[in-house]
Amino acid sequence: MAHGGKLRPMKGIRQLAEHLDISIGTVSRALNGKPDVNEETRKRVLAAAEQLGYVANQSGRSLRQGTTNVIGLMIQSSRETVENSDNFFLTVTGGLQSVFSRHKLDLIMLPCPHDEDPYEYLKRMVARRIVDALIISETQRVDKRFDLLAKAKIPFAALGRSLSGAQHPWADLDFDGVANAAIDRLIAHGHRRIAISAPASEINLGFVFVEGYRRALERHGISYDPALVLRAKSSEQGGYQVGDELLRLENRPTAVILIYELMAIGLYRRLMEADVVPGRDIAVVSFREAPRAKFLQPALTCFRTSVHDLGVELAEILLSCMPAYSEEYPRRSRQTVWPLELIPGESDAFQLASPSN
Amino acid sequence: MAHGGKLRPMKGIRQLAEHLDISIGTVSRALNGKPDVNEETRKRVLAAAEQLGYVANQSGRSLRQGTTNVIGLMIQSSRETVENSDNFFLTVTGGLQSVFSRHKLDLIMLPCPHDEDPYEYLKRMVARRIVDALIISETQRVDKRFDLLAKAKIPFAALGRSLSGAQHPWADLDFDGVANAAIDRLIAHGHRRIAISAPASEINLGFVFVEGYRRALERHGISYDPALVLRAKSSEQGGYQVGDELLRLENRPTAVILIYELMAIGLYRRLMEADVVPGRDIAVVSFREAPRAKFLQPALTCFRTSVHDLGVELAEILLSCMPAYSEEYPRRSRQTVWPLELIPGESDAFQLASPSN
DNA sequence: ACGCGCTCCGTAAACGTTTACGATACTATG
DNA sequence: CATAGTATCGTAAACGTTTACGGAGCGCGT
Repeated sequence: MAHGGKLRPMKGIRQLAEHLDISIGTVSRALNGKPDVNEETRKRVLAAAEQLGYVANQSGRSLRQGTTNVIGLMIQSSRETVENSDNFFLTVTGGLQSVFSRHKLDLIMLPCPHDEDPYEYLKRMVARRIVDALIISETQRVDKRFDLLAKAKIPFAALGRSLSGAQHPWADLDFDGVANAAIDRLIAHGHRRIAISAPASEINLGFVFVEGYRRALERHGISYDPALVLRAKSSEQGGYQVGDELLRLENRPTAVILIYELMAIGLYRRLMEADVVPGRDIAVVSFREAPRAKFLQPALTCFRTSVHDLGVELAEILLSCMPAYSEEYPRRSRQTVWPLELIPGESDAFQLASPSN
Repeated sequence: MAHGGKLRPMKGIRQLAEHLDISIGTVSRALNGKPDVNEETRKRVLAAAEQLGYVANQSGRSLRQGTTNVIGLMIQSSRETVENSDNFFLTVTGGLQSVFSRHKLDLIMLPCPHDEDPYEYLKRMVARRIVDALIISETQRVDKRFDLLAKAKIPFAALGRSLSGAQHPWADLDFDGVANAAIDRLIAHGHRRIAISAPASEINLGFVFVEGYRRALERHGISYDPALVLRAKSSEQGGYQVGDELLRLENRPTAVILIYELMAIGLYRRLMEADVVPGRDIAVVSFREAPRAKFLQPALTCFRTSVHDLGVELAEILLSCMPAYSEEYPRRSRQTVWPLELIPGESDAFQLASPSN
């Protein structure tokens, strides 16, 4: 018992140093892989640390080197995007971590409470210096958080575009590209009057989606009709509501584009109730594939992508913004439009007999 | 420009003190609401802090007072429970935060990467002292994490029971109670041969569920038949698989209990394919309600609860374990079995004509 | 013998807070 | 007026690390 208890939990690097009869500085250097330390003593130190279960206190380390080795992912637990998007965020998280873990960076999720203003929440998190860099999600059309982060000079990237973030790093699903491809496909099948669903909130993806839709239509010489933009939540209930509005429209559209495949479940139900058969009486194409909707009949034409890989891309964008890693992740562009792949189904696999307008 | 730039981001409490021509100690006391500081100077300090956007550096504060004011919620992003459980964790998070925020405690989520051992991950997080207390979820039947946390003497609570956690704080959904109630109800409707679904993994809820089922059966004098325990994922696909196995069983059960309502979507589909009509040819009762399954026909008999309130309960349990808050949250018991309420549907609303065995 | 470079290690300062302690000025009380 | 008490504030130590700096020991070439 010369050097104190051997198996008690460690108090700090000081105790570890005393236990080894080595100076505290050398211990620190040994643990951190610094060059000027004898290989044999390094082994001794590592062994002792392992045995005594010593791990550096993060507060002390952060205070000294001004870095935490933690990356934050802010999410808003109450937004409908989270509520209805399967395990989208957890899948992205997986992709992020697969990159970060290579650099011993830990990812933590920062869930903004329902009743707190996201801007104020983020401000608090930034000021506390609990993370080295930040990822924000669910970007609004105008989103003050971009200014906040830029002013705070903390590296960040966004999952989703924003008008406010035009100059800043982001990765986003290719909403407008999908709208474009969907329109092309539907028009090739003879459709001219095509409705689209979009969320009612200020979240930017809805705007991007509808904008792509509008441009694609005009490219085909079809004028944009705001009445065909059906606002609804990205859920089954939302899909049901879209069906409702669709049936109520005069000069009913012959096709509809959904922003989330889950909506198709509700949409199909509503249409069936009115004896309107998807894939025969009306064409349905949907944005991002949801495994939950795989059982639908007729099979839905939709767009698929690897959300995990989107996380990887976003992580690399963020690292390219962090001075400590930027040379390891050189990039031409820090703004990525993430592609999706068309999965043809039966829900739009018919040629329209007579033009509808 | 006497006191330096006024609107530059603050470097620390020292600059704030210089700016105010007040000692650094007084500033700290003023900000932290300590008693011995003049009310007028306190106002000045708060105003200046607000104006200059000063917020205490968390590392410095944590280092000094040994506390971080952060609570961690560990989740495993790859487990099927997360994958298939709607927004269960985010809803629990909401409940947790509604309690924690009253005490200026922030909640962060700690997602254990797919390829990392949860035990090692937790060990790292604990050692780093980044959180004051921890909540673990997805408890396994035997779960070493309980020992780890107990030895580390860090306050914790679990979302879910475990054999290893028998003596430790937890809150869990009433799986066995539901199995019990389901059996009672089905037997009252004349059923004797009743199947049940459970996850195949080592996660403890499956064991608890099946155990409740077994005891309920034996209470009614029906012997437990392991062949009627159908292992499957808690997803639509899992439900489809359950349907498959159900149809293959000789002396087919007349009723089935699901562990998650989402499974019913796949189950219904498989049964329909075989012209077996739920609610007429076979009774279906399900554990926790999923909003996604609300469109099913016939409506599913299921059990509902407020997951948000479960989060509140779990937060209060945890706070009762933290010395700084324990007197504010006195408790008789730190183990809560969270009740669910029966929502009768049409899926089991028929009396069995002739006994099946 | 001298100087130089190299390897390895110890010392101490610094990071930004909080807080125990003591100092000061003022008020009340006798 | 003396003293005690109170309100308010400043000083400095402490939290656990990392790291710049310098020093000791050694080998080697001249």
